[in-house]
Amino acid sequence: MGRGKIEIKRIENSSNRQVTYSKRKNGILKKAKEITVLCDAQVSLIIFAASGKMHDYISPSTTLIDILERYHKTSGKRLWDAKHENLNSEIERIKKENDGMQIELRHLKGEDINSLNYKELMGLEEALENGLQSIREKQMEVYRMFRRNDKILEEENRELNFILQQRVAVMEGAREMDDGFDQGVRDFNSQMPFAFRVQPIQPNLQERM
Amino acid sequence: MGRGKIEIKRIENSSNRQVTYSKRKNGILKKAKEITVLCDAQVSLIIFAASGKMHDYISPSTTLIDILERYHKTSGKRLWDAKHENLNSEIERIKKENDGMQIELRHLKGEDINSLNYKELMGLEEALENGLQSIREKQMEVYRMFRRNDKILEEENRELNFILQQRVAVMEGAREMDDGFDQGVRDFNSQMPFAFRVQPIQPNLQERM
DNA sequence: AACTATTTATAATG
DNA sequence: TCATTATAAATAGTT
Repeated sequence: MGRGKIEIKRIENSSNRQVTYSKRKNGILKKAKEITVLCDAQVSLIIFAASGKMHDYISPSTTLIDILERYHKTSGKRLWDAKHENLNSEIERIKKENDGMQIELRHLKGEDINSLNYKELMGLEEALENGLQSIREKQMEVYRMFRRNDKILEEENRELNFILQQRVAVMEGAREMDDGFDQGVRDFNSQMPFAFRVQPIQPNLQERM
Repeated sequence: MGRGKIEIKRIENSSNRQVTYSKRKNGILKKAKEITVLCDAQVSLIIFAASGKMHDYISPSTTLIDILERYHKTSGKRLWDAKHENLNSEIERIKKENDGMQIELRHLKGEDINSLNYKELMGLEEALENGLQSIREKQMEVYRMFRRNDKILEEENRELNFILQQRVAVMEGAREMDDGFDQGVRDFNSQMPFAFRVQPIQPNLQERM
């Protein structure tokens, strides 16, 4: 249907091919619409040009999903089902893992242990004892950290008290000839060695409490 | 394109409609094949007749799945994604649950506890102690069951020995006039009270060991 | 993008 | 349902 008959084979001339694509694409879309209306058919037509451009027509009485569902039922061919099944089996797998852990957790908490035999009970006991030991070691460690920190703070306190007393003594002596207390306090920090200034030591410690 | 022009509207005559469907279906399928070959296009065409009969054409250089994937990317329209997203979010949910339990398990086993604060350590300790107590109570229970069973068995043994001795004595006395030992042994069970016959007591017990 | 000669599709008919 | 055919529609090549 044109000035000359053409063979149905790839059109080598690129621009001819593109023009023909455009014309025929319109033609086929029109046909799809027509058969939909004329014959109560339901059509899903998706066309990709070599360029990647897409055109589609879905009969308005339906949806692509619906057509695909029917396609799937009718043809028996799998479409998205492969993915679907993968996800489902993954869910199964994880759920099993989950159940296993849940049971283990319960057992460790001493629940649902009626079905366990003596050997299993012994294993559990050992696991619990090990856990308890680790926990207590950790607690000990934290406790020691506290104590160490306390000591350091006490030491600091002592030093600060000492320096403060010194300052007070100096100020008492200087009160008669100077303009008072304020100046002295303002200078307090700048004259103190850095290590003794009041600031949190091991600042992360309290976050763990 | 026919003997007469027709309006594009539903063909009311059912058999005409069916005939037209058949003809146009063939026409559109042919067109789809042609554009595929002529223009390097990729076509997915699915047609459902009102009767439910399906016809389809997918360009041989591709698959329906591939086309749908590209359709999805290009159009942004969701297809099967809704279902997939549900499954995916379920997977996410379960995985999170999983991770939480995994951490709890590790903690109970005394692993990865560096990040815990003192309060959490105390909580863990308590949980472990409770678990340990339950386990030990259970062990005790099993132990008592053993002992009880042992006692019963011992008692039985004693009874059996007693009866056996009696039998032996009777047989010794009867040896002269009777035809021997065999008969006596064969009667052994039938003459013994049911409660003392040799059979497993608390038959489930050994399954638990 | 429009035109048109020609092919192709198909509506009506047998 | 099938084949035929007159005609509408599509489109290849052209401008």
